[in-house]
Amino acid sequence: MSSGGGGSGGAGDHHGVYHQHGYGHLARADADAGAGAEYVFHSSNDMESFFFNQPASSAGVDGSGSRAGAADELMPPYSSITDYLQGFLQDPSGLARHLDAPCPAEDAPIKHELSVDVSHDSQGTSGAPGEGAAMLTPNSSVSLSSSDREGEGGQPRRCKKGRPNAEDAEGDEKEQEDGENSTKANKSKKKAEKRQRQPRVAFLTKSEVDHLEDGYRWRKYGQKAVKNSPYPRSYYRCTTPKCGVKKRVERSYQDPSTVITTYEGQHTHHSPASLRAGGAHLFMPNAYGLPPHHLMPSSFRPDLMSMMHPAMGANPNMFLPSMPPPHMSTPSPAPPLQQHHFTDYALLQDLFPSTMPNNP
DNA sequence: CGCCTTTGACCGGCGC
DNA sequence: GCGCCGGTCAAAGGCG
Repeated sequence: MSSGGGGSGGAGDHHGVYHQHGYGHLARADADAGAGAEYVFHSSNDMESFFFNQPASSAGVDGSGSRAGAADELMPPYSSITDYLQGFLQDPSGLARHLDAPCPAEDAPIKHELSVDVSHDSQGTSGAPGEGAAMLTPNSSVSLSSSDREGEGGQPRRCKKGRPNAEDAEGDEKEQEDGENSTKANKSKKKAEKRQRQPRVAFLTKSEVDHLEDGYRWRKYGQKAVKNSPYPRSYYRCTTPKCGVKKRVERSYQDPSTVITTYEGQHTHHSPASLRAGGAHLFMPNAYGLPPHHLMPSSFRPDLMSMMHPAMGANPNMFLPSMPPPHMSTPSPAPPLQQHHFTDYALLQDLFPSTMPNNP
């Protein structure tokens, strides 16, 4: 069973990252846009993060996990939310472009939130289409965040005892070092190298389920208790050979209803779900786009998107799960809801010209 | 039988 | 140098 992380809750957040983060400055906050259009942007050296606020939706997706079903009926431009993120991972500047997007006036009750925190490292060049994805349930809220250097250890920390295989894919760099040894020179070199990490994207998802279906198959390879948190953190690796994508799932201890899923790396293959849904054409590698219906609430509101950049210094690897985003704390009445479904492609393209593929 | 989770040990980085 | 901590390994067990 298990599909996911098992019953126990997910994982807690890890203080290590958390306390080091902080909301930086707001570059912009158009509360007056009437509609609660908010773009809160924070920037830091290594990462960018921003929030997408989404209204409650009626998504016609069956949140239960029946991802196959949903995927089968929809033909989104991206097979998964991470596909969507792929673009950011490859070109974070895209986030900035979002800031210029016009904000529709109407607003909606912010119920779903999607925050994204993106940054990437020198290595995110894989160019592979596909990406980890998070299957959202209709009523869940999501946030993403990514960083290029995971502050603490995200991954290639190189502690592997040695294991040939799939990981090699991502481990090529590790290979070089493992070579041996260990001279100090090498050490410093390693240090430099270890800094280069795969792009990471973290989602904050309101969900009771810890391990969200995202269309890819994952194998849990570890679980650790998180300090200062009653919830453990689970480590997953994509089961596809040669695909070194990993993800961590943990539950925020401050907001147990929030699950933090951090994806690391880029899939070198298409998600099984997307293939089922229609094939590779669903992917639009190298282009930005919005998450597909089955991954996002049907009433996605680009206009509610807000961006933020935690001015986190040393640990940009994660979005602060437990801290309420700026826009969330601002007491503002929920404006009338204007539904912008993903199917409103023209609108999306209009709003995010640089991120939307030409046509679905 | 194959795939996946569980779990304790191990490793390396980092701060004190 | 030491201890803490995050991340990973790998054996064992469970499940379909």
